[in-house]
Amino acid sequence: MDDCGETISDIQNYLSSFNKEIQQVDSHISSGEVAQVFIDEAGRYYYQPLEGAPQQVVVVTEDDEQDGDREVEEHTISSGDNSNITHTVVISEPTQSVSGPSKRPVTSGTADGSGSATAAHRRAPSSTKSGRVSNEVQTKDGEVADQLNLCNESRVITIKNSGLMGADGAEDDEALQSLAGAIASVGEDGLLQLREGSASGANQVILNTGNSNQIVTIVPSTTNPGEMSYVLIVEQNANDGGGDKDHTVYDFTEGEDAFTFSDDEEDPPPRSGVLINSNSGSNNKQRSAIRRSQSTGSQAHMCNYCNYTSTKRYLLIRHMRSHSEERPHKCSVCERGFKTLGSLQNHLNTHTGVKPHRCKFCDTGFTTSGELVRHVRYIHTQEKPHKCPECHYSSVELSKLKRHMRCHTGERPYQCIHCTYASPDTFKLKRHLRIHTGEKPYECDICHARFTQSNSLKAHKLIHTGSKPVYTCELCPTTCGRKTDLRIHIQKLHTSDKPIKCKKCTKIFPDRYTFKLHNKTHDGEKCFKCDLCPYASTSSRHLDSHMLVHTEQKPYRCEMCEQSFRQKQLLRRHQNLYHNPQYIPPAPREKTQECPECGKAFRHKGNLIRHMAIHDPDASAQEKSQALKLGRQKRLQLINGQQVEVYGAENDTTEDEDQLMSVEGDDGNQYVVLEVIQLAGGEGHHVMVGGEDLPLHSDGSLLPASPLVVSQDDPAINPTILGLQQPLLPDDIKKETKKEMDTCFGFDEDGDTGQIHLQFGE
DNA sequence: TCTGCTGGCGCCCTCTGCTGGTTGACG
DNA sequence: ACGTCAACCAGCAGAGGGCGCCAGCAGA
Ligand SMILES: [Zn+2]
Ligand SMILES: [Zn+2]
Ligand SMILES: [Zn+2]
Ligand SMILES: [Zn+2]
Ligand SMILES: [Zn+2]
Repeated sequence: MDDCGETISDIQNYLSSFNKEIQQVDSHISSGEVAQVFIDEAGRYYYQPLEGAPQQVVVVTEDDEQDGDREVEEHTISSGDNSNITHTVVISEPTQSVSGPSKRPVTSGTADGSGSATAAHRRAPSSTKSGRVSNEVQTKDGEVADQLNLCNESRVITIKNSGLMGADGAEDDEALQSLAGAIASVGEDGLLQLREGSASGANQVILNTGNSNQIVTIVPSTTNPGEMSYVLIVEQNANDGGGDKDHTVYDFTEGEDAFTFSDDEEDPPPRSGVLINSNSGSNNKQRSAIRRSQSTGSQAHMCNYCNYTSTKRYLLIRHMRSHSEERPHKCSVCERGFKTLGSLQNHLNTHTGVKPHRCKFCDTGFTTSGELVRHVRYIHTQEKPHKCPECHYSSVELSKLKRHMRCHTGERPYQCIHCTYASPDTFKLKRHLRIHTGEKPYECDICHARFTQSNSLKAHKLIHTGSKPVYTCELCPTTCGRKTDLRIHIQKLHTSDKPIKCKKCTKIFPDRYTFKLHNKTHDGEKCFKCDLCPYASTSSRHLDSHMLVHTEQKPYRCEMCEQSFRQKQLLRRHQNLYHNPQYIPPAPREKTQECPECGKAFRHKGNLIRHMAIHDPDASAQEKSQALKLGRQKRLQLINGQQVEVYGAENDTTEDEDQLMSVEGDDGNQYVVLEVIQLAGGEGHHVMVGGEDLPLHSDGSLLPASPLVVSQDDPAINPTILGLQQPLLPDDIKKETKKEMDTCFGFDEDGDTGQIHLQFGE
């Protein structure tokens, strides 16, 4: 078999075809390993490295002859991208110790295979460099706990170890905080469960439950009554025949007749998976998690749970307490236990409120000196020792730098269970979760509106206080209540990809703001001119409507009689008059508009203004009036494709408000004038006749270019056309503009549903 | 064994900025 | 009446600051 490049599944397949014992030897890596080894009811080991690094797996074939003679094969698991795959190897139970009498499997002989490799599959965390993640693996993974459903106290119990021989320094240090030793507990029901914690030191109880030399150290749980913690402590083997590999070896602190491993047969190193066996054997041996560097002989004492190394054995022993969950120092107030007296004292201070460390700058008190130092750095000196290598960020605390680095790496370890959002830190995930739970912790004390974020409430409260900040645009007088809105304002009004051209005069402007400013100078100008006739309007919409005349479109169709109209309001008026029996036209209003010159009264201001022209000494006003008068008599009509000038009867209605302004069609009927527009160039006027827009010469005649198309059978128009028998109803006519002259024909002020407007000059 | 110091983890906060819906003015 | 526009506003995520609390190291 190849000794390199195999995948885990290769090895698994291979192993499944034999009854093999497998041991993990990690000769290539000396750091960053986290693994789990556990065993099922059938006595099968499951080895699960949690980090994808090149690993050598030693396969020891079953010793059928029971003579201790085994075949050994090595398999190197390819590194590749296996950081994201699950490394689960089924290890068949050895029947003998690899070297010597021990390592007898603890199986009760029930090789029913209930704990299959598949069942043992677990997804390795994407990053085992995070102590937090690893911690979750060991404490929160119900799947593993289920698989460890051992109902016999004499089971092999091997759960976890962490040994982060930090090549990566700080990150591994972080992991060390969490990966503290082997962890398991057995409840009263005999179920083995993963549980956070570890044990070592003098208080541990040695339990030899197996017939092998594997020892389980039991630490009675003080926090979970009815459960016991089983912790194996492995010591480095001094007899390891290292060969040319830098293997971890194990010492035995008690007894050495068992658990002697060759290079190729050694147990999974504690740092990558602690193996614990317990059965009814007679070899009670404690394997401490202390190993000694082979190369340095007895000089260096290394912790097997972490990368701690010391030349002094007592220091290492003291260090080992850090892997214990013992908390001998109890708080008298809250019963909580602490590992050290100092921790207890600090904790007691939190009860008593004693804060011995005072800031010399601001006199703030702190429980510990470290808090004080940190406070001074944050508040007073701004000393930030931790620099980001990729940007200018620096921080007081290393953890802040680590958090910051995630914005460079994009790492988002905290996945929302409800959606795809993943957060770079716990706070943001917690805050995000509120949108799923509906929790809104922040309430406005004035209006009791609730918000998910404190700052949303803060922003909201400004609308009550009236003390809104004002952000003034530097480029115009606009003010905004929020900076972000000012930014949008600037983006929309003061930035433009390309210059903006005024459609009315073709001038060019750099942004929308200056364009709009300029556009106001066109106010009142009839800049929108018809290409086909002299019609002009202040509004492009009016021009669009006008263009229907040329295209002969009537988009508004009555569903009840299938008449069509060019304007919506004409359709509505038609429907009121002909299809709405309930329609009641309002009563005519009083004549309140009185001429100061002659005292004549009018109902509409526009008519008064028009009347005033006769008192105007200015000849032009007179001329205008005269031109209109003439225009009303002279009009053009298209009949069978020929333009025909039509001269209607003299019918001056200017002084008679009771009659609508009208022109006489070629049929002799009177056409009501709905709109009269003076062209911008002064070359003429338009009249709107029954919704038709008719250009007028300055003398009042209809322009030849403008075909007069008046639908005589248009019921919307005929009532007014036919001798004005049914005058336009005020409700049908809307005043659209406030301009005085808009009302000069008296269609203003009445109703609000029509759009017909009459314009005459400006 | 004590003690001071260092440092990590977790929690909560603020500031910031983007996004999209709403609203009122306007043409 | 209707569409457009721009300011208003809530919602929500990114980033960082500050601190409580505790473990662990190392020297005395
Ligand atoms: Zn201070
Ligand atoms: Zn950075
Ligand atoms: Zn979510
Ligand atoms: Zn409020
Ligand atoms: Zn212009």
